Amino acid sequence: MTVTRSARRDEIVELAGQMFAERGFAGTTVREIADAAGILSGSLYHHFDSKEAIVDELLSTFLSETMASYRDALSAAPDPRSALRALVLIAFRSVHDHRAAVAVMHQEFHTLLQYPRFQYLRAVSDDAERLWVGVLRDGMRDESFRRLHDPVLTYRFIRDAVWNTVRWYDPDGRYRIETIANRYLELLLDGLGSRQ
Amino acid sequence: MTVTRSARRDEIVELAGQMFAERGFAGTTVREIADAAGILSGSLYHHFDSKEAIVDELLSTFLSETMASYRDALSAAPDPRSALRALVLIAFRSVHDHRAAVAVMHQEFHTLLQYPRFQYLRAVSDDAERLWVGVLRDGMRDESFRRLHDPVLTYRFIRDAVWNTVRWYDPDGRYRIETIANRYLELLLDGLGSRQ
DNA sequence: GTCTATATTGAGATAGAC
DNA sequence: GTCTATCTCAATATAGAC
Repeated sequence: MTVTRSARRDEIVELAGQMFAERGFAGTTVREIADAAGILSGSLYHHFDSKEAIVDELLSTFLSETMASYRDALSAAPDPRSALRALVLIAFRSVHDHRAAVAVMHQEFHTLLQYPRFQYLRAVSDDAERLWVGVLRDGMRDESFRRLHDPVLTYRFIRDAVWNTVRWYDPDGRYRIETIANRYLELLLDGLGSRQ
Repeated sequence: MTVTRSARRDEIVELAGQMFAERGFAGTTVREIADAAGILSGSLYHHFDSKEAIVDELLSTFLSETMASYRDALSAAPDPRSALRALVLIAFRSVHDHRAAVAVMHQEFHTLLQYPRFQYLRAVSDDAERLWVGVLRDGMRDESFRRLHDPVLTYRFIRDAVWNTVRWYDPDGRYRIETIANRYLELLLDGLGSRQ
């Protein structure tokens, strides 16, 4: 986490992130990353200790920024409904603004967890779960939301639907991210409708 | 698709599927698969032409079975609400019954699409989308469901939430798959509740 | 900060004996 | 149907010159 910042580093992380998102972490070679950056593979090791260090920087940066946004939003929200809406909007926003990081986190989470180095991913993921579930519980308590049978399950359904949009969302496509976010909020809050 | 069936083949596909689900397709070696099957890596090639052929068989078998279940359910369902419920239950059932195939499909879909050999994944995925979206449209038409702004978006939210459960569902954990399915249906049909 | 050159390891796959 | 033996290639990573 205590890394030396440089424009070149950030550039490489960005390029590598796009490739990881597209072909997977294991499916991307350091040579390809170096090619994209216009240098030879050996030169990459001047900037990073290893391929893992690159994905590590991509994810840790993204996760700390996202958690910070979550916490800011929570302290500004007047009630659980606003808080939930804010969290959902932040998440969709990062699908747009940090596509590669979201895609890699989403796609490589499980396989990266095998390595000790990436145990912090689990920790952050658990933190996020606690934060969202807290909002759902608050909303049940003050009756903004129906009594849910299980806020943990509800959170996971939300999380999975939101983050997965990164796999089909196209910044140049016909759905703007705000449109997607609003449609999702409508579905989440009102449901499909339960009339017989 | 026209493959010679044998118990040994099926066994290898099953073992390999578990490993692909756990470590990813690119992260699993043919040697590891052979080890798990109790043979040497060279011997694997008596059964399969390549590593890709193994994942191909895993996915194509799973997908044709799933699509068949979907179609059976649709022809048996008396109305759109029943049809939607049936589709959701089939999907959650396969998260339980075909964990590895669901996980691999979910996790490797995007990267496999790079290869011509796996273009059929896109085709099946599109078929499934048409089928689900048809049910949503039917339900809007007969007013079983609220008029949705976009049934395609709604379908994708559903699909992503349902298939992603494979990443955290534990067959020996505290949530039974039927419990998860029913909680999801409640959320989908009724929403969180939109009271101020 | 990048290059040249290369060490080292492990990957997918093949041929032919048993 | 499996093993022995091995080919071939590509992967991550390193050392030291420029």
